[in-house]
Amino acid sequence: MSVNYNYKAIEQKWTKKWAEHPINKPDPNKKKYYCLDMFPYPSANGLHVGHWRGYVISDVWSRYKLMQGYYLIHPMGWDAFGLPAENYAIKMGTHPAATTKENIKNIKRQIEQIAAIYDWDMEVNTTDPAFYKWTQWIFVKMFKEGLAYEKEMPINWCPSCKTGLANEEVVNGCCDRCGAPVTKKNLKQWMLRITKYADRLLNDLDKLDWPEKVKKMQTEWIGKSIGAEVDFAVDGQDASIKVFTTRPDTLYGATFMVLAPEHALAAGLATPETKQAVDEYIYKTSMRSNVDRMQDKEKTGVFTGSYAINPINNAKIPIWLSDYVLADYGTGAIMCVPAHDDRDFEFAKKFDIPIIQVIAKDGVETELAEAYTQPGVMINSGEFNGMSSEDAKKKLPEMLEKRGLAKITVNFKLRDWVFSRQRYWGEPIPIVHCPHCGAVPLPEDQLPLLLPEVEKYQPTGTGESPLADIPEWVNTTCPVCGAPAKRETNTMPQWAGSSWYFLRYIDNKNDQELVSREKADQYLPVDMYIGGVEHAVLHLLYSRFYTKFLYDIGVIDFDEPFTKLFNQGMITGKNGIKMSKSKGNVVSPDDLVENYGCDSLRLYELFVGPPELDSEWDDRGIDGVYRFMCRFWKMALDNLEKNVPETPETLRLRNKMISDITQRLESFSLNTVISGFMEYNNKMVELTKTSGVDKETVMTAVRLLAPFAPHIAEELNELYGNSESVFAGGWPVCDQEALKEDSVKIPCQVNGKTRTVISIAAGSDKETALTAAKAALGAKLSGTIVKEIYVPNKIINFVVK
RNA sequence: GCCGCAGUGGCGGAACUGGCAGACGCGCAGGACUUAAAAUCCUGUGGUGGCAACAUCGUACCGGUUCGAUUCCGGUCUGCGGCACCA
Repeated sequence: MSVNYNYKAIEQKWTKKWAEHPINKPDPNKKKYYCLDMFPYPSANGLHVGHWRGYVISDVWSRYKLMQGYYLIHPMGWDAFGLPAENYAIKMGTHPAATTKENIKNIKRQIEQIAAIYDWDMEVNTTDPAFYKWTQWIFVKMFKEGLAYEKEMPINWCPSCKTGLANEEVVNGCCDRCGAPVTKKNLKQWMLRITKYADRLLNDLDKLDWPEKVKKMQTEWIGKSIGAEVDFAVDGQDASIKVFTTRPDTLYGATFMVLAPEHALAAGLATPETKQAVDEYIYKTSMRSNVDRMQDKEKTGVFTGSYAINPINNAKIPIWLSDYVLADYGTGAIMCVPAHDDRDFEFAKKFDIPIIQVIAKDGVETELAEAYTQPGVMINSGEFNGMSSEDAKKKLPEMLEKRGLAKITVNFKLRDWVFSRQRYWGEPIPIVHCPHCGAVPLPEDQLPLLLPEVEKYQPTGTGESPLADIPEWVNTTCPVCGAPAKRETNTMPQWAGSSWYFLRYIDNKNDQELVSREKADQYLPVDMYIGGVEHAVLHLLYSRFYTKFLYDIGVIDFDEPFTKLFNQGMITGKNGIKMSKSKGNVVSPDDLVENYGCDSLRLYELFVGPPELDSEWDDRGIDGVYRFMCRFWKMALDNLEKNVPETPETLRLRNKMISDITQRLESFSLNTVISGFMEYNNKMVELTKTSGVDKETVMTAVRLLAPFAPHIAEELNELYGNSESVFAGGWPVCDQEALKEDSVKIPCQVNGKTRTVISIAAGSDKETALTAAKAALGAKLSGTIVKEIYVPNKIINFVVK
């Protein structure tokens, strides 16, 4: 008998059945499991096979958890605000709201083809006023807690997107979105005080089950360093300059000081003789772009003409300006110890500044060809001579601190988050600027503040949002004093909604609260988060910050949003080239679903390579999994007809299969799960030709396959006479007893080379095994045996001379 | 420059704590079925030598530890990713 595997009919049938009888329902007796995908922004290009893979991975994991008896939370939504949606709408000459709606429709259709068990009742959309009401609410709360504040300062500006950017959005000096070089622009901005959470964001990484890579990226991004701030008086002026250093132990070796050209005191330090050169250098630096400055290898600088006094020994050291000192890190000024810092050494050599060694390997001063950056013994350091530099690192600042000359401090690379965008398609910032009361947040009962419908929403490029052009919207009254006032016209960045959306799914219709505390306690946090690594220091950092804030104000009772994180690799085109419309190498899942079926594509998405690595897509490989599906189908039907009893062989096969597949699935080795199915199917196909396979063993294979290929599994489950869904049947459990083998095959080696394989009783003692091996090897074992190695159930090796 | 990850047949990849390298699949070759083709099924498939059983080399490269190394250690090369004057 051979009935063809009609995937179309089967898949249609079960799509309908699942819609009528959901297989995942809330149940107070079940533990929850929250498996989350990074929600997509509804791009007009639709999904390609790479997006598909992420959703397949999370669906497989979800269905596995479902079969293990959890109540599953597996929602999906739309990250629909932001530049990509707006840029696309501008290009097409349409309104972002209209195109967004259109794109969501298309992508939702594509996502439904995956047959993932998303709970669409939980759907959220960041552009829905009922959703962004709460995005605004969080902002108001932050404002009231002093975490949102306004500041005028030079910020990263993308001239192409015509908007300010956060530090996290600048990659190698270019806009993360469009690749244009980023410039600086002085703008009054809304900022979020994420730096207040720097220590917690750093320390709490320890409790997360995340890839080390992502933790490391966040650690480096937060960039904590412990050191000291030391005051240097300016010689002959009533001023002092604070420097930050992580090497206070080298203080005696400071021979000059360098200020960032942007430093507030920079221009004032110039003498009549140096004024022209100093002004010129400051001006030149201000004109250079970040990219320029970063590519600079050769050090430049100018002497101000002024001197600073080293507080430890009253040495007079020259003050220079140089752009290798960053204005926005530390204090914007450094003390320079050329003997023990590579950059200072290079600078001192170039400008012929003295070099004083204060740490030496064995306490003996040597000629330095380069900076000595290792620890050692203090020299030329007054009372500290002879001390180890490690000790001096602690003692020296302590002594200075006592005298009021220094302060032990901590510095972070993390900067506060530039939170305003000069664009239309984002959440309006719910603030009113009143001439009497200043910046006033909208009362919570006036939220959401709706984004007005406008004709002209193109960015202006002037540093003002297009909303500034709508007087009837801008002009309002102050919520506090009632005087005429103006609305804030900037909008929030793309990341605002995505920083907390995962909290909203479980209570998405609540118009009283962001999320009810009861539901939050019951269903949160996220147990497994699946998505690409590209958000390591953006979305994943911002979400942690928001979660900690909402924890602090009592909205939720946990302070880390994502317990476990899995980063899936990218699917690329040929030669590892990223799929993109412009490269013309985008593979759409639509045709593949049509021609091979959803189940086959699901399997192939996983079979193509290890889920955590990038994989090149090759259409041809899908034939292989399709053939497997047909063979599996036929094998199952043949054995249904045969209806043979279980044998010791099939019993062991069944349990080995359960053990193997479960182990591989648990370790997220999904590509080898699929090859495992193929291996076991090949064995069952062979058995089918002879004694046959009992129904329980075939059904076990069907259950194991269910999370991967849900349609065919449901159909076979039904054909095998089960009236309940295969997902209600539970995950098969391995009987360890049945795994035990009576005999094992052991390779016999001579000098490490396998010469034959013997079959002996499992767990044989050494003598029995070696005797059997010697007999089997016969003449192949010649010479004097020097050593005999026997690893039970593994290997036998004779070393001969 | 610093820090990660990776390098295995024609290709994608497998090998759990060191124990038969190349599972599984693609592709290719030969065969069966067919008037023929497609589909399907069977057989073979790392290199070299041999009719063969078998031998020998082989996991980027050089060296080390070990009875035994794709796996551990040291060094080199290549590719990818992150950070990049952070004082």
